[in-house]
Amino acid sequence: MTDHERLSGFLQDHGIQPSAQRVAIARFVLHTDRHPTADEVLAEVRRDFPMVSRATVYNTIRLFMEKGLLRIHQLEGGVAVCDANTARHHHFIDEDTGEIVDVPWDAVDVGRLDELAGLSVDSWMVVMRGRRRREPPSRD
Amino acid sequence: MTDHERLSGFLQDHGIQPSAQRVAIARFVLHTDRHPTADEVLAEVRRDFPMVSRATVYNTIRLFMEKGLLRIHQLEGGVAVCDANTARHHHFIDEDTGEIVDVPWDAVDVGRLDELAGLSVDSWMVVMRGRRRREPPSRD
DNA sequence: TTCCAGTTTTAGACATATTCTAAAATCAAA
DNA sequence: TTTGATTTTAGAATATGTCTAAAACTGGAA
Repeated sequence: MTDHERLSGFLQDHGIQPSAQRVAIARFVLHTDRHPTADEVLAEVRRDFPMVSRATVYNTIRLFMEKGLLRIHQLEGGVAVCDANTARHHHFIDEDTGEIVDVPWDAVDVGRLDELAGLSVDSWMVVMRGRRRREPPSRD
Repeated sequence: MTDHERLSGFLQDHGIQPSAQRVAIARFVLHTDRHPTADEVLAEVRRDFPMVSRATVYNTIRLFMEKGLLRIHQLEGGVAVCDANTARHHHFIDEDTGEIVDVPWDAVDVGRLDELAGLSVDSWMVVMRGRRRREPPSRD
């Protein structure tokens, strides 16, 4: 079973009619943790599929979001980014590079959210800002 | 001492040369908790000061931010909003109305942020989504 | 006061991100 | 096949925000 067939089946299982463009877009956007913008998705998909249009990328990203395959976040600089990690998690933004990093749900303790007078909280996320630590020089 | 004089002095104290436009913008944007967008600031300021230009509003909001009088957040729908609450706090977004509500820093417990491998966290904020609770009918 | 240099404001051009539109291409089912 | 619905497309339209260059204004020096 080819990669293409597997992805086609996956899209169908989520109520999405597969097409060559949708599979090409899914192949990238559903398997990256780089939080790409729509234009980054377009650029990446065009490497293998040069004829895909910008409108199709926007349409497909929205379709994937409506079907629950990804989320769209507005965290930085007026640009929407795709996040194929649909499990609950937090986000860290590197203020030097703009890079967005997923932070596991259990890595942070959040408490007392139910006691907010007048607000009924359905979901939440911690947005952290800072800098990625330089890796200590490896010793191999 | 007029309101205008008081605001002029406040701006000067923060290294900002006062002007009629800057005072008019400050009067609104530094005293609201409505998290207005730039265009909402423009509309509001024009009610009293019809000649103010869009460019001046954008310039002034940026100036106020650089001088630490407000922050700019991108929380929803690709629009930047002004937040004159410069103390640490969290945000609640009403998913029905888009309304943004400040949540006091101490109303939420957040812990264990320092233990994130490879990430040096300088600041953080909890972003909550849900619905404002309907006020129970008052009994007066 | 009047002048001047620096600052502020302005309209409109530009840039960027996203959505819309209407026509062409493609597809699935009969 | 044909057909009718779906998908894709280029480009127009919209929205938010920045830039530019000229005009207006300001505070101090003369």
